[in-house]
Amino acid sequence: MGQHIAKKISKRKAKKLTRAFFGRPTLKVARDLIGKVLADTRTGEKKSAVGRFLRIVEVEAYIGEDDPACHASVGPTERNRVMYGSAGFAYVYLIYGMYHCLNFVTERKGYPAAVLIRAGEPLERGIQESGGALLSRTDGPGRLCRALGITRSENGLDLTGDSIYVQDCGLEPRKIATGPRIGIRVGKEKNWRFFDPDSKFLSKARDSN
DNA sequence: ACACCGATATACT
DNA sequence: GTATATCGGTGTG
Repeated sequence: MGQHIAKKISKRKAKKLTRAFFGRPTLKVARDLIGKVLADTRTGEKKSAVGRFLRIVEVEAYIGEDDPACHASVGPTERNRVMYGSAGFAYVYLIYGMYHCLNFVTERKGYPAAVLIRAGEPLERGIQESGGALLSRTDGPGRLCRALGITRSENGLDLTGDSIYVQDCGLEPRKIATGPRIGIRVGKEKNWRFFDPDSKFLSKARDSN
């Protein structure tokens, strides 16, 4: 099945998402991202441990200064600067001192919002390094970034370029579910988490809030 | 199964 | 000084 999908991706059926896709209301972008394919074509030091293609299965929306869980709730700072910029760029930050989280900036320039990529399923096998199984897991925002080798040096990267981008490969989910965002203490009443309930690669909702 | 805890850095009060 | 859009491990039932 992985082979079949990989073939599907390599055909010109795959269409790269444009800046116009990201520059829309964040909830629409978040929902539409489920089933899209995150492609990472970097080589060398930045080579992914899980292959170049991940089908996105879980995301969360963070919208504006009025969303208490959004990093922009405190107004513009050095960390959240990219969220205030144009749509279609990567917002990457370090959390808990050891993990990175990958977001796609949405909406118009000046309005801070983004979609957090929480989980994806690998569509081809990557080169497993020693101790590989653990390092190549992609069912969680921190694990996903670790598996792909995404760090703050990717903060501000243009997702419409040729390095890391997103494709529509016709892998629409059978169903899309929603629920509260995970791991936050404020803004829990909003059901801004979107996921493919049929996926086996969803992040583990722990104790949560 | 669930509960708790430490790691480890940065941003913000 | 405190909180954090996390994770891996250990302890208990």
